[in-house]
Amino acid sequence: MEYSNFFKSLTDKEISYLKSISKIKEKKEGDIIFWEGDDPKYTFFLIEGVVKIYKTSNNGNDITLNYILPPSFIGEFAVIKGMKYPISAEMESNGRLIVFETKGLTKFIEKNKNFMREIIIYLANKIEKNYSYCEDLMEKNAKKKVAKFIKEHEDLFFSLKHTKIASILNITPETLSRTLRELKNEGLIVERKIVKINKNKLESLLND
Amino acid sequence: MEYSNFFKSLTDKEISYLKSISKIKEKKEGDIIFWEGDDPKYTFFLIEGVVKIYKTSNNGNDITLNYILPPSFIGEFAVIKGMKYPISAEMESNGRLIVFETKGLTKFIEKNKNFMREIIIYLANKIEKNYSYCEDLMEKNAKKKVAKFIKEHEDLFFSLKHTKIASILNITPETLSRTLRELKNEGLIVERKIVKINKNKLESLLND
DNA sequence: CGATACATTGAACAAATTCAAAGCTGGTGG
DNA sequence: CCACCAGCTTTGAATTTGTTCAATGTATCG
Repeated sequence: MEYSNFFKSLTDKEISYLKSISKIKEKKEGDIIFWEGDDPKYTFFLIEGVVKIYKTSNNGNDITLNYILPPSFIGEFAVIKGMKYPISAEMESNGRLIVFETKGLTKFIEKNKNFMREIIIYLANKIEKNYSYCEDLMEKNAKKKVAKFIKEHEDLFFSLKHTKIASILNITPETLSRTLRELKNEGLIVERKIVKINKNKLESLLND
Repeated sequence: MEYSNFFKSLTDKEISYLKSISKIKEKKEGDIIFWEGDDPKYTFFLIEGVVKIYKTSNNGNDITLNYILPPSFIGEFAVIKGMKYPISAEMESNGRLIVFETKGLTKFIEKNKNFMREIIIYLANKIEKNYSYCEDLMEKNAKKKVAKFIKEHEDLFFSLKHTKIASILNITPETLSRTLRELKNEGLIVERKIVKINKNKLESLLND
């Protein structure tokens, strides 16, 4: 809610300018934020929920390229480059966005050196996150892939549907299901009434 | 060679400052640019050749996270964040780098708004490239993966060794070899004395 | 002429996908 | 309150695809 939590280098006056060129919007699972090909007239900043970035291939299959967790801009690179979004973005869960008018935002960045610095660091962070996401993608072993996801995103593991998790991991729901069964059989995940996680065993699987 | 080709927003004076805090270095295939864990005392800018970004997993296997083509910084995000490099970088071919003293460079960026703007756009570009690289990673079908690589990097396809290409694509050399044979059999690649590419068929494979 | 590094091939194997079917679960309407 | 439907999840069997490992080819460079 509080813009100042996300944009730390800004003065009250600057924050209130940002508020004047933006709105907070509630979104539901499945809502589209933008489609591939849209003009970046608006710039989106995720403050709550999970967003999937994807491309639709020629045969109609969606390929998940990334998923975004708050706080984060969505598709900021297209905004900066002034190009149409080359990707689509969809809510994977309910959530909230700040929707900026791109024109006002870019004008603001242009004028404000502190904010430029903040943006540079923000972009560097994003690049780092993308590398670590790539690292996860490169893992071909489904068991490790799932274990990693649970370790890094315990909250999402419990809140997202299995189909969504599978899509994030680029595996089939069937594989996810079978993998979870294995993890349970091996005691990496304990299922009572409630599913629990055995962090030690998880850790040691990832360390071999 | 000419710094002004890479850093377009800068004046002659600024360029000569950059020259004063950097050196151009020749590199050979296999040379390490930095290791995971190194301090980013120097900042590297690739002007010729191909660089592989990778992590070494606990069991000793290298996982290629990205490959970098000139002109581009290498591991700039760690420099900006002031963290140790979380990845390693290695030359996949002979090439040339500009090696900056990080301190001088960051001081310069800090002072120069035009350059900050240039850096922001540069970082946005990098993020975009990383997405498209992810898209390639996501392709699980080796035939399409190789076809895409040939289409997008015809030059690299002819200049890099097959082991290097395989490592970039995260497949085994054996799979690459078999895949190329298939592509030849199917006429997507024509081999006379010289290997040629049938762009139409390549294109239509990617379009299904 | 080796020698060394790179490339290809074959066979066995491992792992995920596909497709079809069956199980669950939560919500709706009678 | 029960019956039924829709959406998700799980299971099984067959199949596909890439990997592994070992062996054989091939080329280039002293």
